[in-house]
Amino acid sequence: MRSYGQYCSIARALDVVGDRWTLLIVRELLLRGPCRFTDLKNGLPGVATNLLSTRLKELEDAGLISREDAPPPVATVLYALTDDGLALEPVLKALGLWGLRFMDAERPDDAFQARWLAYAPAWFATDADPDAPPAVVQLIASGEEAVIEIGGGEVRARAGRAADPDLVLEGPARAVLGLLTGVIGIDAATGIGLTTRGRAADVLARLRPVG
Amino acid sequence: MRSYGQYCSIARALDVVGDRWTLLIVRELLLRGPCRFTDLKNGLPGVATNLLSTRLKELEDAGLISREDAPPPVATVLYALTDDGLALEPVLKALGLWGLRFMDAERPDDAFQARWLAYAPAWFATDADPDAPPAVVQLIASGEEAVIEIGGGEVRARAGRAADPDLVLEGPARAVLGLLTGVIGIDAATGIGLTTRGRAADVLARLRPVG
DNA sequence: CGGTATCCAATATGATACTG
DNA sequence: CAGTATCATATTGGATACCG
Repeated sequence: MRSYGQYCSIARALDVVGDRWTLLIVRELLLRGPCRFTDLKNGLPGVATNLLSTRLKELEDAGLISREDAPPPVATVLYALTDDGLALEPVLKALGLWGLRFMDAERPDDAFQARWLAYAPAWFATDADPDAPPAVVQLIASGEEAVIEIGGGEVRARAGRAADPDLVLEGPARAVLGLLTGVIGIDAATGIGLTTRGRAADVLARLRPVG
Repeated sequence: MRSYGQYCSIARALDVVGDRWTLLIVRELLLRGPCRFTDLKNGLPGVATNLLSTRLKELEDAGLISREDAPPPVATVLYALTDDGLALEPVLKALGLWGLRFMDAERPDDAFQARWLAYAPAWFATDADPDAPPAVVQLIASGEEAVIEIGGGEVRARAGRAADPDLVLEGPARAVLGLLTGVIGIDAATGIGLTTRGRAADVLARLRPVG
């Protein structure tokens, strides 16, 4: 990307991460941790391999990521965020929080991944009742599965299945994510296809959307 | 910009504001308030008029800005941020804070404006001694002038001159801004050309960089 | 002042093939 | 698997001219 040529920290930041795909690559590295080229490609549906390759070089030159030779079992290169790259987390959080307002439009051919299901509640909701015992919620949205644990004032999340969840939320991504991030209420979520198994009222009352 | 086609709030946000120039247009509207096409053009050195025009239409379609007919004295269209547009302020703050790390490279042909001098201390520094009487600091960097007032726990800023400042900081933008945002110390700033008039130690001790 | 219109250059996309 | 390479096409951006 050509530089904006402005001595302003916002313009400077955009000189580095304003290119198409760049911030989404950082998102993947942030959500996955160090990972391989193919992992990144899978997490970025639609990106061309040559473009991904170019961007990774640019990010390395800018000092945002590093290439590490993985130890024997993997025996390949892992891309990882440096400290400067990790420092973008607040930017992605702010952007993602702002972007929630556009999540009501779920288009039929949108890609969707368990990882994106997981980060939303972890980043955009908190535990309003830190002293209550931890609660585990299984999320199933548009076929993708994630687990959140609410407890100690925080919400933690990961992709996958829980053995014995206190609550299961299942339905279209728009319903599950909308409910968890506070964009819509339980009635509206149910109206667009959410189903619950377990003590929904108790657990959901603890979730407080940030902002 | 073509959509990323991902049901993820970060990708959705970038679908709307990920285009080149878009966030800088929002920056200008945020720093200036409602303003005219020409004002935006002046605040965005390097932007082509057709591109600015296109972006303004896109931003209007996305609901981030509105076009208002200004009252008689001005008699033209004013562009203003809507609530959705104003809500981008945390994004720009996060991006600008992150971008400070690239401000040590000041290129000779960079554009620089008083407004960009003003927002940095206001956004990225706080008053560490809220109970002390307010202090007024005149900034002069690379020929651009701004005033900051430190008091009540906050730092406020505007472009222009102060009648009777407690301190005058003058020098290259890199020195003045670096000092105010905590990137460099007073000795380093002096070393690259900063001059001070007034009680520098007292006033600067009150400035605490955020983050 | 507030834009449109036009043209050229640069970049992105997408497909596919190829290599160690 | 982890890319690099190449090519065709589409879209975008930049510069400039122009106009009500």
